[in-house]
Amino acid sequence: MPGPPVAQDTVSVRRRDPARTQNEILEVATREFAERGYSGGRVDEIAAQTRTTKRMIYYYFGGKEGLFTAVLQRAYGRIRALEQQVDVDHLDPEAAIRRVAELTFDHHESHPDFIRLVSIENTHRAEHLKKLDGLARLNRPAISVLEDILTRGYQTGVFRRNVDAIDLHMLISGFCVFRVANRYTFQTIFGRDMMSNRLRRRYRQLVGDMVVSYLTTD
Amino acid sequence: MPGPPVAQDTVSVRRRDPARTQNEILEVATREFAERGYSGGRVDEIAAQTRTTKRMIYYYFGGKEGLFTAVLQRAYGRIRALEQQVDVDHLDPEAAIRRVAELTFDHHESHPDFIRLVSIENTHRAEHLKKLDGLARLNRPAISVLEDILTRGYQTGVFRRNVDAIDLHMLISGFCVFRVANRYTFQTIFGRDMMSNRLRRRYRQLVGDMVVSYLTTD
Amino acid sequence: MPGPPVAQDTVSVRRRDPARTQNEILEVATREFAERGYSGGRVDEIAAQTRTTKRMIYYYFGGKEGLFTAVLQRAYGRIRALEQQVDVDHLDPEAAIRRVAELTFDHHESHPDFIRLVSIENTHRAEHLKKLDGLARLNRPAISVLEDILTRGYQTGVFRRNVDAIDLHMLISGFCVFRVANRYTFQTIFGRDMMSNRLRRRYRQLVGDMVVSYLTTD
Amino acid sequence: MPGPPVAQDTVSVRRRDPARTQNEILEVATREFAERGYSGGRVDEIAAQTRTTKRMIYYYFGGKEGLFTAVLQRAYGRIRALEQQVDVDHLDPEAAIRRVAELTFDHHESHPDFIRLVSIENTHRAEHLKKLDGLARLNRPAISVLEDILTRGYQTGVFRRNVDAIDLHMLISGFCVFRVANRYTFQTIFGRDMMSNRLRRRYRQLVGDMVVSYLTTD
DNA sequence: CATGAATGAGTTTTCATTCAT
DNA sequence: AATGAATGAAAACTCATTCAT
Repeated sequence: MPGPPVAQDTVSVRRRDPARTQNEILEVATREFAERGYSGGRVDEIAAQTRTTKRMIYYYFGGKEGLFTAVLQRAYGRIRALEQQVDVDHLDPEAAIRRVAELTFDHHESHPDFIRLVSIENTHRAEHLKKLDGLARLNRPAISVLEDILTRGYQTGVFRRNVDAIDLHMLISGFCVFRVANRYTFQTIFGRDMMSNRLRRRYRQLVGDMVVSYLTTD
Repeated sequence: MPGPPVAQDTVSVRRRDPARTQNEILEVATREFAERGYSGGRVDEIAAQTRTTKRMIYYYFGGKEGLFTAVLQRAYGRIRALEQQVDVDHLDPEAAIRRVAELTFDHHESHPDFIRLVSIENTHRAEHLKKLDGLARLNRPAISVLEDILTRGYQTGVFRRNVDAIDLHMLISGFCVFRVANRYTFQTIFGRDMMSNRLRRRYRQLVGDMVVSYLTTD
Repeated sequence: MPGPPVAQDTVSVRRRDPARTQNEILEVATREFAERGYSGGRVDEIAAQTRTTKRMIYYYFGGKEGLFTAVLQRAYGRIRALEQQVDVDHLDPEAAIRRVAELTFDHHESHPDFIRLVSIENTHRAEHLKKLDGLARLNRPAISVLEDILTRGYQTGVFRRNVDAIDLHMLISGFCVFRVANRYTFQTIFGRDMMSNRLRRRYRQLVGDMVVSYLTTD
Repeated sequence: MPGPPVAQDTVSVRRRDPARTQNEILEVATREFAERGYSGGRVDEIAAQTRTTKRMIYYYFGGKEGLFTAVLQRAYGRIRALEQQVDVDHLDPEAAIRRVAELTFDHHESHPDFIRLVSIENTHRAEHLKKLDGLARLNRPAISVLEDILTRGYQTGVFRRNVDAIDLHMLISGFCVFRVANRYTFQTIFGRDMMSNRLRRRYRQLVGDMVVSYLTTD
């Protein structure tokens, strides 16, 4: 692990790179807050897991609240970037909506920390997220993707039920988020781990079936 | 402090009624923890809103953790009592499942504190709920109600898709819980309050439609 | 566990025997205080290990301090009773003093709780023991036994050094008490357990040798 | 303590001198714990007697237990330093062992707080001391000094009894520690203050006589 | 005599934040 | 830009003791 020449490198990298320092803090803070919640998260603990000191947290983020807000901003920014990559124009409406459902499913599957942060922020009535108008308040691209699909579906006649795009988003997210966010109490009560490997394929299929059934029925 | 005759009753009950004391503590604690989370909840604050003192919280519940666990136990006990009152045997399968969806919807609608506690407990990976095997680990009656409906639906042929009762429960709960639990971030991002009075009827209809569509499609 | 006839017996023994109740409290309290010290001992803990309740401790002993004092009184009373049984008149002075040393050794060996209480009480500058004039302040019989032996030893000429009986008591007790009382720090520092079975005989011999050497030398 | 110009020094040193801060805490804590025991000692009280705050105790020592452990470490470190200064090589074996006995006597005489701490720690079964392997578990130098003296004594023939160095240490310490540690109960029972000025010389002589008698007898 | 409930005052511990360098 | 030291306010928890029945 050590080795003479690397040491110097470590030192040179360690200092004077504000963006890097901030990023490291955010990374650690994301883990800490996702793990223990906003109230349960410890500034000391975050600082201890960083190469910098506590003072830097205050220097860059103003305090615990600013740090948590920045963590949320970063987390939402990342999923937004992912959403923008969704491309289902080449698929027919039914395949497209199924694809969106599965992508949502996959995304929540692979970002449990994000879901945890969202749960936590809801516990706080979104008081931190509300401050982030620039990024977050913009209508999320996910909705316009859904609108496109719906429009196409009605045109081709495969979708027979008139559905609002945001409601459709609720339907998909509701299932996918519930599976991740309520995993632990659900398992405790029903003895079933909704996130188990064994069941993943089944639930991925289910969410697509559910939304297609809903849209194609009247 | 007292008043002539009624006061006496109040005073005499005021002390030496352990069940009442415990219940009062639990009531206040439920509000506090639902509002501020486990870490954010304050034992002092709970005690202050009670006729007893902080000491009694430790006397009866051992500490903050024991109190939170007792709050969960009580909360789960209550919904279970409600669930047991569901009677849909007289309805045809489609009407029955729609009724269950609507009752679930109504229940989450009217118990946001319970949903908050569940979110919070999931944040803690259900570590407190796990200790409550007696009550909570029992298979919830909701599932057998669903099983009955499914069986009847297959027999009459209205339900064409083969669905697991627990999965069906996920489908219903996912939507209803999402609407309550993620209300705040959802509103911040999409500008829509899923819990608004204006939309309640629409979503109550939606959850029934969704589940019926799903079950009656193949 | 239940069983009709036994229950009655348990009940009848459990109640209405003040001396027995007090004794039970003292027994438990002795263990608790010897184990955790006066400050570290818990009234709650003592009550919990008793068939009676905390209230009885206050009823019979007035409080924690009174209880501790009573524990000391009982403990000192017991060793005094033991001391009074020492009979070395039939032994020649050297054998007699060796016998007293060995009896002291044996006594401390078999009453570590008493030694612990004495250490604890010294930590408190004997403030509780001081209140017990009746029993404790009386010159302890151990001294007169020693005086007799010394007198005989000088008469027969075997004891050549003029020694005060209390000093002689110090010499014997110093060694025997140290071995029990300082066992733990001694073992931690020197790696030797002065109380081990292996070494008991050796130290029992040593204390006799030491005191005889001292008395027979000039 | 100092003179004029130093005053400024006192002020400037007041802050940002961790070693000094820690030392001051340890000094006060030593008094408090020696006086009232571990359970009886109060963190608040210690902080109040310091220029710093209670918070610093937790900052530097982690908690009450860490502080007590640090107090023990410091106390043992000090006596060890003293022991290492003992130089009896120039004295003949008998004079040397008498000198060691007297130095031990003097040391315990002048460090009653240390003896109290040791008693207290034994009450706790040395649980704190055990954690301090580095310093404490090393064989104490006192033993090698004794071994040297014994070896010389056997060579010159003045010591006729074969004695283990650690046992010899027990003999000396037993008497010296007993005199300090059991002073209060001893005085209460026998009416004699073993620590009185009047008797100091006598007991200092006695411990030397005792050990010499023992070693020179067979 | 007996007992579960209750309590005030303390006691340890924690935490976000700021200071001096 | 960075850092170890420092801190006040608050939070959890404890304990001997008393009360009402």
